[in-house]
Amino acid sequence: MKIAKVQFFSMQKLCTFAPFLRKKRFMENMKPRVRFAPSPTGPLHIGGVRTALYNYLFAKKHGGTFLLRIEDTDQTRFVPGAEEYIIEAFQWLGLKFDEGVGIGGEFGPYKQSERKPMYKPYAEQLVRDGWAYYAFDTPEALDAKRKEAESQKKTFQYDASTRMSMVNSLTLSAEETKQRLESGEPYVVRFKYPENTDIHVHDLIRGEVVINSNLLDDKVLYKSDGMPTYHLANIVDDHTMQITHVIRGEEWLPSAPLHVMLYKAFGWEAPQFAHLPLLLKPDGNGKLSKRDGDRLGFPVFPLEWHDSKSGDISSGYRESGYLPDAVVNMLALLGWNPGTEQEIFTLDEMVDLFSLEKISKSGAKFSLDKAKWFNHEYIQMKSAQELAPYFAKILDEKGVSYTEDYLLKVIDLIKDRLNFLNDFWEQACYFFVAPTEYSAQDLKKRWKEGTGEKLRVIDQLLQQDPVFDMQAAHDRVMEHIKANEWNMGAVLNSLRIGLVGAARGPELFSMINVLGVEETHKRTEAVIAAVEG
RNA sequence: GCCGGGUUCGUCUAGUCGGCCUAGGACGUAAGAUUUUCAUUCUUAAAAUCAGGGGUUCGAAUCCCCUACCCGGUACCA
Repeated sequence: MKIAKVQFFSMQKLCTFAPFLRKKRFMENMKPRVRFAPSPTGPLHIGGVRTALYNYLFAKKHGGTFLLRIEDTDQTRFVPGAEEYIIEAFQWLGLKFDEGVGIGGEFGPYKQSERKPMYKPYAEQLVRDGWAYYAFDTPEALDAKRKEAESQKKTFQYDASTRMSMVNSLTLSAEETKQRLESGEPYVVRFKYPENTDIHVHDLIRGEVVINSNLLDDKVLYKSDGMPTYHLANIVDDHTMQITHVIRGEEWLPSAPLHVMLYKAFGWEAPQFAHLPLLLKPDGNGKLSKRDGDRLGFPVFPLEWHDSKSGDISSGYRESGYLPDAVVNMLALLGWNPGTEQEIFTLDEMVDLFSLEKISKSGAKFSLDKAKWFNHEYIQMKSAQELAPYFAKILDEKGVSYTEDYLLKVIDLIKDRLNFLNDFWEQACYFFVAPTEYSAQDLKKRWKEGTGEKLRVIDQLLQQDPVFDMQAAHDRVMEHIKANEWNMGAVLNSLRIGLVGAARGPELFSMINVLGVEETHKRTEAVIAAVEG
């Protein structure tokens, strides 16, 4: 009696604490292993980059592993160069994989096409255990079924209610099935859902999602071309690669029940799931697509992409003058927020603060303005030395000559007017090439009768120091203007127009300081000649 | 159609277990200041009756139900 009571209590205690124990064991022993698993069907979409980023942040936060797996089970959609593109994109973004394609690791190969022989035995195992069956229905036959259902305003579903009227190992005799298989007849393997069963998916972001198996159709697991579908491959790979958390886009939520059932069918412990909200287009609704980028003038891809088939070029963040850190920061905040009022984070800070619970459930609209602001902020944080290489490249392309020292001075002067690295030439060209045209509008506003003569006087004043002294020159010119009661705005802006070509640019004397008095003299004469003949 | 998910300023969001929210921040917008110019920067302002409607409660953006709208899925694509 007494013993029984003790047993009862200890059992209850065990039940109560089981989830806690599991969690504790995970925290202590199991470092998370997460994967980013794109398919090489084209350039990596920015939404994919964000998915990868969240995987990365999660892995690093818990000291785990972040790996890259290439999901190329659909050979008809393979695009040459896509895999290389993906790897290069992450290099640029500064997100390093610990393991996977291009790096290696003890769970390889990491490309599904190279794992091809692995999958068939697993598919067969499911058939043997009654969790799946061979199906011989031709694509045409299935198509006909769907059309027929459609004409009656229904949808055909290959499921418990229909599978017994189709051509498969459930309806065929064992002998005939064997014969068809041996004769090389094309077949697929379909998952056999148990009838009328509620399937629970626990999602780390959304909580419990329940769906009844009657609403699901018997998904193809193994295709007639000898390749697994995504569903089979991702379960087999995630299990054999010991993935602990599957963090992927919301578009996968509807197939999550299948995946949960597959783990059950194999008798494997399922990883934890987290389905991320989608990245939406800035106007209207819907998934952000390549077309939106072209239409609204912002990149949808990290790197520029040249489509070898169509010849189309899609712009990339890198080529558009974004800094990788800015892109990462901006992307991280599109759907995640640590709950503070901080906006700018280093990667390490994000790793430190990251948690899946802080990811929002609803889709986020991409904003070009916010992206621009982030980039501006990141450019300001960089020193002239750090920025110089980007601009040196632009100058080299323009074919102008310059010295390192001169470039650094120019950068210091115009840095805060840059939103993108590519703005450099527009904001700084006059430091390298004298203006050949002058803004008619600005001239009209500033250039008065006798301005040319006044400019010559100022030019003389500027040249008085044996070695140009910015402060002294400034004081001298200002004093002269005041003493003679000149219209300061008119005179100085006219000089500015001569130097820049328009009424814009940094502080006048700083500009003269960088340009030099000799160049200033030349440009002064040039503008007088142009305006007054 | 069916199934699933979502819904706080124009946009990204804060708001974890209901009271400190007369809903906070950022981007963008407007005004002002600084700048002899333009950009930057700074200050201030406008901007969400928390999708709508019912409950529960002394009290709800926060809990429950219904409706609407949006998104995703519905392939031998991933």
